[in-house]
Amino acid sequence: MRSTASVLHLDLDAFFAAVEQRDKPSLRGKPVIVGGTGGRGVVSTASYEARRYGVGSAMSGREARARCPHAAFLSGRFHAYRATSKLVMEVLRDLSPLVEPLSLDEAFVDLAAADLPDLEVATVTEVGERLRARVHEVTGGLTATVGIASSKFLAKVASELDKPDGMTVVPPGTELDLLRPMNVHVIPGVGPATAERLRRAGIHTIAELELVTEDELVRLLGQAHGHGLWQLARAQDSRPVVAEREAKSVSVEGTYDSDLTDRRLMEGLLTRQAREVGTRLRKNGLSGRTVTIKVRLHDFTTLSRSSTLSSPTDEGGTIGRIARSLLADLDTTGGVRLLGVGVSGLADWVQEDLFGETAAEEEVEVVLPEPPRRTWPPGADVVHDELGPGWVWGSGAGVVTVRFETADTPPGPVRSFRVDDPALRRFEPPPED
DNA sequence: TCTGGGGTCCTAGGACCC
DNA sequence: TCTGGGGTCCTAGGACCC
Repeated sequence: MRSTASVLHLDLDAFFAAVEQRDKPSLRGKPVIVGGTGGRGVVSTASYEARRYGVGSAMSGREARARCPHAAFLSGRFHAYRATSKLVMEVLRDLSPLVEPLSLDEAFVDLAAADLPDLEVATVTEVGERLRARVHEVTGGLTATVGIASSKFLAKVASELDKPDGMTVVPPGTELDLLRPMNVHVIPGVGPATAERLRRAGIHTIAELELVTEDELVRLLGQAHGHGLWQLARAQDSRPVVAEREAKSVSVEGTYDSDLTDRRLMEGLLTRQAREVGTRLRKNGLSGRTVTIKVRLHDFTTLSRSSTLSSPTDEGGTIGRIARSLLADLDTTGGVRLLGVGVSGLADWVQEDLFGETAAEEEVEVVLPEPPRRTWPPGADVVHDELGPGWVWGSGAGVVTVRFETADTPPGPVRSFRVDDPALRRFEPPPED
């Protein structure tokens, strides 16, 4: 906690819905709901007109429709949201070089790093109002709510107080007066599970939380969470505003309108997701060592399986091969509603760029989860594509058919390629055994 | 047909090494 | 024959955030 109110938190009001209303005048003044369009979708953002009907974020589309059937339901235009977000972040960076985006519609700004005459309450209040006006201007009419206080925690709490299109400045020294009457759920990190544990311990307000010893909170919530909450209950928060935070993982997942039971289809979907993960890794110059799949069963139980390579990869083919072998270990007979693939353990460099071709070739070797040690049919041509090793199943008219096999799931999928398809990377003689 | 998608952080147990 | 700690890495699951 600082002695000045120099941390600013900005939150764009009903951001996705507001962008839609800005771009489509016929939606202005009407309930607009972004998300919740698919069979199993949930609401991403509801405009304030829709919130009056009790529609809120994370509500199922089904329920949102029941509550507000005349709303405009939109699936979302993320390019527009990203572009608008970028404009806002530029405005924030004009104010201070130290800007920490939390999502497309939220950021912290360190006013202590800004070029201001002082950090008095009157000064930062004026800065906040000017900022809100500027955001309104550059976004073509979107409104933002701002909180300014002596820490990230208080700034964020403050920005919740006067939504939408408002601002709250917490004068230094008054933090605990503001916090004490509040419910514990205003603390970031206190969700339903933590709130319930605290409730059972008779703790509802931050004033009550403040009376609990640190040891007791750690016993109740674990080391990290307990210690963190003990501090926040005292308005102790010295977390700095950090401009550049590196990605820790990249993932793609999808929920399907009806449960999947066909393993071949699941493998195909994982393969496609893995390719997408690889593309995004390469686009950001990243590669990672741990491949994780996520499987949500029909009854919503969620499983994950992961495998760590000896060196990082950014190749969709490698990621997909591992993803499929991880899936092979799971029982999915009851049906699967969600499948996902992710890569973590990221290194922010690309191995080929650093070590050249020799290292790249070596990487292909080590990256295989296990050496191809299958018994191919006598005389078969063995090929590699992004699915891994397979053997030529048939050919003719410039097309080869390949059957892919893995040790875990024989027989594998059959796919056709044009003979000049670069996806068929190399031909190898069959192994001797 | 209740319950998205993209993330972060934490915990606990086991393997392994010194 | 029985019994150590500490540290690190990996895996699986869970809470939480927007």
